[in-house]
Amino acid sequence: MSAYEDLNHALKQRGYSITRSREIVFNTLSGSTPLTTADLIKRINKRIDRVSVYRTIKLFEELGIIQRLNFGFKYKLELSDRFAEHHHHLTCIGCNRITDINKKELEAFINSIASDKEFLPSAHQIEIQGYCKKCRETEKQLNN
Amino acid sequence: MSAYEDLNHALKQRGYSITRSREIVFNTLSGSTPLTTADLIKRINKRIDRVSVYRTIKLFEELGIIQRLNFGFKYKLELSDRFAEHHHHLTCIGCNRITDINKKELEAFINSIASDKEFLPSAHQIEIQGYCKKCRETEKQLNN
DNA sequence: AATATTTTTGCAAATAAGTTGCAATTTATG
DNA sequence: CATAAATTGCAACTTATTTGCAAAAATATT
Repeated sequence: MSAYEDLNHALKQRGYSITRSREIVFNTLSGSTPLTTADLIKRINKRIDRVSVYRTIKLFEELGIIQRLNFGFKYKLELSDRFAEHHHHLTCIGCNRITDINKKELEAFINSIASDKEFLPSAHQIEIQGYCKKCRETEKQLNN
Repeated sequence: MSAYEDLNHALKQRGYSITRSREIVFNTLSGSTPLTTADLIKRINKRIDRVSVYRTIKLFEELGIIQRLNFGFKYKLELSDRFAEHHHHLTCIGCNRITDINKKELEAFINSIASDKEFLPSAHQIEIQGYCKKCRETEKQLNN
């Protein structure tokens, strides 16, 4: 099944129509590197209304047709290392608790990227979401 | 030197005054996990004007007092794995070219996080910026 | 295929996030 | 403590996103 047929199927299966708007959004994303909403709207350039692009994004997300590289925020602020140390985070979806990613493991990863690609990293942003030990245990109990 | 004295020093050194606004922003960020602008404004809650918070953020960034966990975008959109594979990216600051992060290395990293913290990852966002081989070579030439 | 029904679209207007101009206030300096 | 320079708050603006509603398009029915 082609990606396009897949789209039709995904829409029909859940009772949604196949429309010009939806095809345009799909085709614009297809074969592109990830796009911001602004870029997507720019590329679609008046062929369909801005509002419909937003609505299509929302629908496609619900149907699992697209996914967001989702930071949920444009940026977060923190004091620089000189004033307090900079970390990357694990966020528990269960209890919203935030812990730091182990520095050694992170460094090993960044180094492996560097050597592999002959790429010299100068900055990185890493966020991981999941379930902490406590929440996994609670959930287990809930499911029994 | 305490973080607070450090702040005074960093400001004075570059000819900026020490003001109530700047102290409040600093203290609010100090000892907090990273905050979005909205959260920061909410916590400061009318003690100083929204606009001044924005201006202080801008100044602190220029002075290297704060740093952004900077995605530069709230989210980017891409087709789900069912329609096209989902990757994480290396962005070259020199030529803006985007390449994918090696999947094996990424998985190894995610697994190491999982075992270490007893944390079960369900999603992650990773972006790395730096210089590709070509741009490093070009830059070398430019510096000679 | 023509019409009825349901879904989707575009437009106008609302809300939210961030920026700019300017007069009033605060901070630094002699 | 008076003056000059820097900083703040307010109002107004821009940009991003959302919502209500009538018109248009897609689907189902005959």
